[in-house]
Amino acid sequence: MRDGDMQRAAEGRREAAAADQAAQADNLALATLLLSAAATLVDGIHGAVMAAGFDDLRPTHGFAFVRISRGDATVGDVAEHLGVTKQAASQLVDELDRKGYVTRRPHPTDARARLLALTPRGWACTRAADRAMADLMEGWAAVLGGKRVAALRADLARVVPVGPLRPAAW
Amino acid sequence: MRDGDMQRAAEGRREAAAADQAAQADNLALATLLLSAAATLVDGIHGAVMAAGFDDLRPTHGFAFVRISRGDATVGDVAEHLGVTKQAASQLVDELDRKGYVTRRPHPTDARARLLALTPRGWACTRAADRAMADLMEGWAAVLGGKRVAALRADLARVVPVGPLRPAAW
DNA sequence: TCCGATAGACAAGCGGCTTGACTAAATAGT
DNA sequence: ACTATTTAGTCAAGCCGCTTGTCTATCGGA
Repeated sequence: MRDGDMQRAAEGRREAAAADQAAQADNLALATLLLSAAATLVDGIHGAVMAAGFDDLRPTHGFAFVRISRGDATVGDVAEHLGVTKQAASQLVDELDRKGYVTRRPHPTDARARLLALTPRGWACTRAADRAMADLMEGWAAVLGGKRVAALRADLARVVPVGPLRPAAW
Repeated sequence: MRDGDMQRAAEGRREAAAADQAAQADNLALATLLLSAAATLVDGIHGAVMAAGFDDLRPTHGFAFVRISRGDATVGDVAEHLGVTKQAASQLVDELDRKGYVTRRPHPTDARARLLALTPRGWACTRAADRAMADLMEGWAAVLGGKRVAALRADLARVVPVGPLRPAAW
């Protein structure tokens, strides 16, 4: 191999390494942004909900509301939705019951199960959370435009498997 | 007000309500996707790292690596980076030290502080994580194309404040 | 040269989740 | 129809990672 070839090969390796490093930095940046985006959403909504007077709840409770508000939810459904054990979901629902956000009614066809439903207070809290989320997204749309926000949603939907809306304990 | 006006007004309200509901569903979908995207990243990288033999670590440790690998990090820096107390960071670093991922050397100019650095094992783990992240992103690019992935990153950067890369305890 | 501020570690406590064990009710098997 | 297995849910105990509280050693400014 001639010297020129070796030089070009070494230069190629340097360029490839530099490109790798740049790509890696981009990847880390995107990962960080996604983490921060999720945290921003959760914190923003939770803060607004607390400011609205529902200050005895944590974000996890809100995740549970998402499932319970859909109707026909049992404790087991909530557990699956959150990606936690039934025991954890049971405690969570018990707490929501004690605090007046959720009621447990007998299941019409299964005497073992209990059907969960939001109380008026639970619905009020849900509306506050929805408002906060809408406000946040309006802010995003004001910066990016509705079209790019929609593109964001569509692109993510293509690459992200929709799993449980869990408390994210990591 | 004539009857026709009232009818039109009522119809307008119905349409507005329907639009609100659709917008709200879109917002919830985007929020869910962002949460799932973050979880997918964290779980994917963590799983790959564990599979690579570093099975005594949790995602939080990886977040700490991000800061420590940058160099010139103290326990306090890690604490700020993770958004936890100095005590928590101290315990975390202590664990990483015991497990052979991090060393604590005396700070050159401040006898109170300790300068943190990754060991060879720590670097190997970091490389494994970087590889896993790159693989994940390659998968995304294969579906969306590199251009849209870049657009994703750019758009998020415009609306998301870069906060601490914290353990996300919610 | 003090004296408040800072870096870090030690100790105790707590909150939220897990595993384990149990009851009651539904479903399957024969 | 009767038993055996599965399933919904709760009670209890334990664990893990973080927090608050306290302390020492060191830094830096008046």
